[in-house]
Amino acid sequence: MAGRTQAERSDETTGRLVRAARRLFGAGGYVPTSIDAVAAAAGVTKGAAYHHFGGKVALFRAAFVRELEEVSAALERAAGEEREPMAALRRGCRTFLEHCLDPGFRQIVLLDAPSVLGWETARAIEHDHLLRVLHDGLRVAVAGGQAADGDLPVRARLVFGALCEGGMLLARSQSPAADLPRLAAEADRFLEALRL
Amino acid sequence: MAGRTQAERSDETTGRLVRAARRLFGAGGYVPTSIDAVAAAAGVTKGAAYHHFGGKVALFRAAFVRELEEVSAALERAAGEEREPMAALRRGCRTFLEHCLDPGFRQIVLLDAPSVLGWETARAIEHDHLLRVLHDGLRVAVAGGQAADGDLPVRARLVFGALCEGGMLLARSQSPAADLPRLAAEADRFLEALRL
DNA sequence: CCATGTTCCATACTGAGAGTACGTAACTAG
DNA sequence: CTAGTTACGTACTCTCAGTATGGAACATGG
Repeated sequence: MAGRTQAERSDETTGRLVRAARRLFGAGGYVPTSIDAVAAAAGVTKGAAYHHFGGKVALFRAAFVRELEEVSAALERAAGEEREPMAALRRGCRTFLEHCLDPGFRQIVLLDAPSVLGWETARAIEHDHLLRVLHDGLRVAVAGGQAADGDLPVRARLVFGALCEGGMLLARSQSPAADLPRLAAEADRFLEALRL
Repeated sequence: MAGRTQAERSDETTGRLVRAARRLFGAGGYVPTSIDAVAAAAGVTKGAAYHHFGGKVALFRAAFVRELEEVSAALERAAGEEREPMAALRRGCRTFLEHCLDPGFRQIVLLDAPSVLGWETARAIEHDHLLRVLHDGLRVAVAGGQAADGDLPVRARLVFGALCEGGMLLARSQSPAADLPRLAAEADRFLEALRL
């Protein structure tokens, strides 16, 4: 492992740490998962973790951001396949619900993030990823005359809250695949409320 | 303090502990608040806390339940003042949002409970208090022919999720009193989606 | 009212884990 | 090649959840 540049060493180590953090925090939750365990899973020691990250919270935050980047990309991809703004919204919501089937995503993003990072911080980060996608979708729908005008930031948050709860509900189901349509139907009903 | 019965001693101590837990957990969050601190604030020691409660989680749970009991009573009181089912629903939602102005309620019920107790457990407890009130309200509206039929448990959860997010949003505002009407207006728009 | 058992609670301890101090190895700049 | 910087491991400290144990307050059968 000689002859690597410092940047390469750092990227390698931080990458391994964040991947391990996503796995362990996602599987076991924030509190029961120790820094030592994450470091060991990444093949390094606590010293490396504390060198690259400020502490346990900062490591969790990095894992949280990675989760958001992935789901946001998936949402934009799915919504981009629809022509109609309202259809894109529905499609995005459905994709989000499907994404909630991943236990790691639920644990990190829906369950622990607000408590660990604080609600303000968690939502501020999400504002750059998840919420931005949703907000853009609503704006397009309003601009296209398909949705009623109103307080879009507030509306986006309410929809987001409903979706998060729906995602948790879906995950709890014995047959998520069977319940997804029913859930999506109720969600669509609320989206219909926005139609002009 | 002599001459008291055992039940009186226990009630006194558990009452003091739960009150202290609500104050400290509500102000500082679950993790940074130590059992010793709660016990000290209650005027007892850790031993008393561990005698009456299984552990830190159980103590938090007791505080959580107290919060729910209070808000549920407030909701039923407010909703009971309205004759029309849909008006009662709107009234209940607004009351819930107002309740979210209490930082302790937000911290314990909205922020920490799902993470500390687990989502399933938290919602199961809420099912006996908060969610029950909301669910009943929806059922009455549907039975009275004022709201569309559908999957009521799912619908109640979606509304609940939206309300929680709205409550946090409201609390973050600089002038909550001014923002409450705007938030309530967006919430009402979604409730309108249920009208036949 | 006395003896014995039970409930309640304080004090002293143990263990786990977050965070820190410091030493050393790997890279970089001159 | 050397001085300096960055990356990381090791060995601590310190806080805190949980446990063990003893004793005080109360209960109960005689």
